[in-house]
Amino acid sequence: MSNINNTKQDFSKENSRSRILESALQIFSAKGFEGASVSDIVNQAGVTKPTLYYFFTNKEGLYKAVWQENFDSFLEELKIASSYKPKQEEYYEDVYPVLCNVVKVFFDFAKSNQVFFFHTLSVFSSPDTVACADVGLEYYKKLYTLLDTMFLSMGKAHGGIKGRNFQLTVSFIGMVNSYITCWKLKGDSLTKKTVDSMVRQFMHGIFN
Amino acid sequence: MSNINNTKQDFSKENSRSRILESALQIFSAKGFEGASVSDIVNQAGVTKPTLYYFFTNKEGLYKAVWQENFDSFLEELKIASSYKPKQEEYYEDVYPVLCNVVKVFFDFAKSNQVFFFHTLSVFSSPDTVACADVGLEYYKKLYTLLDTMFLSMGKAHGGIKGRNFQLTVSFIGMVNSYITCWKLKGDSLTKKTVDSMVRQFMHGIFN
DNA sequence: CATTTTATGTACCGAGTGGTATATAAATAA
DNA sequence: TTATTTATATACCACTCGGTACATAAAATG
Repeated sequence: MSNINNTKQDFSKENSRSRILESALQIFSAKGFEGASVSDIVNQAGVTKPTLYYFFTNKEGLYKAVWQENFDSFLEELKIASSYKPKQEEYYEDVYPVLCNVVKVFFDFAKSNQVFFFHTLSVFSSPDTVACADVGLEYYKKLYTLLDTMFLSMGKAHGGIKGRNFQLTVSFIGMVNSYITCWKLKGDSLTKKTVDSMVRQFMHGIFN
Repeated sequence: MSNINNTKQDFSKENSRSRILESALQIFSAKGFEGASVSDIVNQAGVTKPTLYYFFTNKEGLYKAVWQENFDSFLEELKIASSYKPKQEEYYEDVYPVLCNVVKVFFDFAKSNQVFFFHTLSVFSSPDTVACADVGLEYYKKLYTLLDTMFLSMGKAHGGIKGRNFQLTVSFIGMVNSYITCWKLKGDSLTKKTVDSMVRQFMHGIFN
């Protein structure tokens, strides 16, 4: 069937499903799982409830799908960025560039998925008594494991790091998230320079 | 009126009000503002809804009261701990002990108000489109201002810090919260030694 | 004592919630 | 063409939500 006007409107096969996912992403992120209503989501997507329940088993299923759709690619990029090959003789080829890569992936993710990113932060701090917090917590475990592995392999080359991988993982993630929060609050930029400044502070403290 | 059995049961004046506040603290923290239901709160408190609405204007008013009741004292202690008098000639009397004091106040607050503490973290990361997030955000502004003032006065004595107070505020808070999260996840201890280790990492980086 | 204020329970409300029974249109397969 | 699968709408359900009208008990006040 010919598509005469080439506007955004495209009623091809998977269209309802993806429009629902897009609305869900926005509304879940903005209002939280409990604050978001299924009716709002279907209205914004321009469909009706049975359509939503045809594609997703229930509200929780939709929420899970949103995480999968938006967080998996982030983890994938992080996996690549965090692979470490020791080159101790050259500072700028060892720990430093790997951390920069990782920070960059975080910054890019936060920039292109801003609302969802802060939703994930919020979920991560929630106790597991909050409805559906377990969904996000599952993904955060993966993220932690990834960076923990990275610091573990760094520890094999650097005595100062060895054995402290988990602590470093946690404080690293904490600092990155702080920088991103700072950017949100002040409208600061998240440039290459910011990446560098963050990694330096993480590695050498506040007096550098 | 004589109180024959000296159990916890105490139906004196302000008792209903404070029991409601206690239940509200627990349930809001555990389920979030939207996830918490007024019915649950009154049931746990052993009162009925009109009693709750007699003391608090509405759900939001109750939520505000919970923050005021539990966060104000934290800010008060932080104000004291964060006051800085430069003694540059002696490392252990300058920036270092002040940061330790501040971290200790954070740790103590997190330990004695665990569930609520993580609720505050969660709220802080939420977008302001989340119901009642503004309540918590108001308090976080105060917290930021407090530490920002501290780093500002530190900057007057230390060139390496000068002009970066906001960035340091944000990353400091981020790191403290990370350590506390780490403690929650792993059951790590939050001892005097942990305080010291955190401050050192913040000041001198990861290789210390 | 009488009156007012403070505090609390019964019983209920309208609105909105997540979710579905059912019918049917459109596309695909036979 | 017919049968079947896929996708969507109408209309509804039971239930929970935050909140309240009203009566009244208890305490303080005169």
